[in-house]
Amino acid sequence: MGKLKAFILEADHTLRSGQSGVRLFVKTQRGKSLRFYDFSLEPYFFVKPRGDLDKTKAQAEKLSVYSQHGAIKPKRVEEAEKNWRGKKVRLLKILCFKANDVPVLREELRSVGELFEHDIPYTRRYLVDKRITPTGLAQIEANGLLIENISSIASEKNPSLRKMAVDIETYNPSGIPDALRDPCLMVGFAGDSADGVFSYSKKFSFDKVKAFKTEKEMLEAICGLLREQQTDLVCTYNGDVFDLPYMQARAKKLGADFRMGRDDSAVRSKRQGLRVVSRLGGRLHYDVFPVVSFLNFIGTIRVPRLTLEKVYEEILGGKKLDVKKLDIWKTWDEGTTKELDFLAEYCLNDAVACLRLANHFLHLQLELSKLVGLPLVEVSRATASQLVESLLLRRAFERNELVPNKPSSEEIRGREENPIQGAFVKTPPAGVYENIAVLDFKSLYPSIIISHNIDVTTVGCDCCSEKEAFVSPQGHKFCAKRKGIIPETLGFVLDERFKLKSEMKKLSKDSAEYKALDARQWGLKILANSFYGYLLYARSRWYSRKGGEATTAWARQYIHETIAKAENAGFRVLYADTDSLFLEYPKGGEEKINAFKKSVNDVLPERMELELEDFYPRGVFVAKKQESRGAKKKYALINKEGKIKIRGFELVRRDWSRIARHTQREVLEILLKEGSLGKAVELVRKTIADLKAGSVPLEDCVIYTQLRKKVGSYEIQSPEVAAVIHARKSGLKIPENSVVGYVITRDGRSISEKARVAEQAENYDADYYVNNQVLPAVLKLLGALGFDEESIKTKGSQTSLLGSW
DNA sequence: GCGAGCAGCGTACCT
DNA sequence: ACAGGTACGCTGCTCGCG
Repeated sequence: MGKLKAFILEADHTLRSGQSGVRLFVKTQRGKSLRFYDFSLEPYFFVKPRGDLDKTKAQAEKLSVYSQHGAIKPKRVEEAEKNWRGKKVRLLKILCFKANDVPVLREELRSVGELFEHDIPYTRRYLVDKRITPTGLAQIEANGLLIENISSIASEKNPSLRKMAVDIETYNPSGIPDALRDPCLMVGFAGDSADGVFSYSKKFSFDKVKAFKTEKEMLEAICGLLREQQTDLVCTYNGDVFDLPYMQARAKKLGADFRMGRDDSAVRSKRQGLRVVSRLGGRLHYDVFPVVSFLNFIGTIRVPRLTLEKVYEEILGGKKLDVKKLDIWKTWDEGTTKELDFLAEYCLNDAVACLRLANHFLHLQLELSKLVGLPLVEVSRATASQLVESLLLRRAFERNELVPNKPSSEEIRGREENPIQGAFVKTPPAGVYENIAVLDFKSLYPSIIISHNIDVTTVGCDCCSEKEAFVSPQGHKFCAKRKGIIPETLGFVLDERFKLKSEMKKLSKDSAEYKALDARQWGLKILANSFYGYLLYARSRWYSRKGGEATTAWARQYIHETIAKAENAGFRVLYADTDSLFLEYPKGGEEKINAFKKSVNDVLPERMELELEDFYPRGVFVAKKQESRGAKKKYALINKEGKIKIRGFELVRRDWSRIARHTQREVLEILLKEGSLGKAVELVRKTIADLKAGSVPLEDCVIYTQLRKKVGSYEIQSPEVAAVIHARKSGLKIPENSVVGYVITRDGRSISEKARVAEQAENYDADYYVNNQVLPAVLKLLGALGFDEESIKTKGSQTSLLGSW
């Protein structure tokens, strides 16, 4: 075997005769899975001596720390030079035998100098220093040493991975199953060339079910299946926290031979930061839940509740079988064959949904992996800051720049306690308007950061005069001669995305090539939008308060100037938020808007651009509660194709009941499509009557809220907290930090007293849903048409709206 | 002792 | 565990009134 090209999938830390190395899990282009070992990178960190370099070097070389395993010493000490804040600095590079020696030796050297790059995990260090980008192609030599990475950053190819989605059902008589007591009942699986359900002891007639004698045999069969299918990618939905550790715990209890890893290892569940990650040796565990949760957080997708059911429905438009989770144990104990079949079908259904979701997001994840250089397993669980940091870590190495240290907890607190001034938001006038043009600045913050070279390494440089440098509105100076790492990297991200976009225009939308490029540009968009946040993220290594202040100050300046220009051009500026403006224009005046846009772009810096988002024949802004001026961040628009864009209204919030959201949506649609009340009043009246008659289904009254703190730590007993406390008293298990659904019932005096978790609610308080949900949601919309609450209640035919009052 | 008014808590949204 | 800006419901307190 000479040289070999293979995709690098994962790297683990490993030890051989007291020396750190990595174990690489790779996949050849022909689809063969292989492992390689590389011990050629010594763990290291830097010390910037406070005193004399040579003296400190001699001191470091003599260093020896006694531990129970013998003396820990540096393997070697070298001199090094790195760039730091635009200047070259001399450093000592302390090379170690083992990664674990780094934290020991650095503590001994803390007193003689400033430490750098001492907290970068060894495998990460390895991938950066060896210039290897997972999940890309690399060239490997026969002896197992990796010599070069051959996938360019614009890599085209992806490894072909054999996938298998897995989903379990468990016995749960007390609500939440306990692995020490409650068995795993079924394992559903769905892969490229196999799907079905493994269960045990019961009789099934569903032909996809294979029933083993015991739970132990069932669990062992799953491992056999993965081996037989040569699965590379095990897909789950929250398998990090639930399915994988649960199966492993059951297997341990039952003494099953349970080795899901390709290297016959067990599931390894470890806390990583705030969450648990479950890994499988030699196979990639790809958990779709953190992916969905990340995309929902950054606003790429909008799903109010991240259950597999809801996400599948929202993202892929698929309907899934529904089973009452709390009744699974009953079905198991007493169910007929037909009922057990249904449970199995549901279980398989979950696995299929999981596989489809896994596939749907896989291209994005692979592209992100190649872009930032993190393995798929890490990238799929990464936060926005980790993606940015990973990219910057690589760029810093290429620029021979010292990586800034993580902030201390005092620094973090200081940063958190001192937020900067952010974006400008204009108060809109409440009302219904016709002919609205929405314009926005394309990638406003990124383009400002690039255009003005905003970075922690360029702020307040001493090489530029006041005239040469970029000076922000509040006087922060940024170097104009030496490009900062953030503007440079961000510039690359934006350029790359621009190139892809123009390439995509030449392709047919349903070609595989288009889809591949689309996933890549999506990844680049996510990255571009994450840099500004990272600049001001309290735990950021490249934090820059002045950089953040300058970015928002310039943004405010640009939007204010543009508003003034629009007004001078004769448009009424209805609304503006951060980078967008809403202009009212005369009927048929679309060309005037285009001319205005051009006049703005003519004088903007090269990187910046004002774009037309769309023309809207009608739109509505509502008044603030108890006030006549318009509310910010709440509006609805309808475009020429009849498509409605809604922002901020109760109907987009999960902490409003469906009955209120639904009614508000209907009223809004009537208003936008017809511009009048008529039908809307009728609809509201009917809804109120239904509520009073008790004919509204209870599920339409459920309000969802996440408890973001521990239940015991609340100062105020809000309805959701009271509902959970009540539920726990009656033995219902509700996990901390979960999204709870509750209903306001008739049982109690205050709203909190009346609140019950959805599972326990048996009735609803019609008055509450009329007065506190439906009416507040619709009255403001009706108010936008000139009706205030009083006139609706007292005048003419509108009286009937509240007829039964 | 009681209701009105208000501040502050807390969540979810927008860009 | 990405930023700041914003709306708004609800609780629980204060205050004025009697």
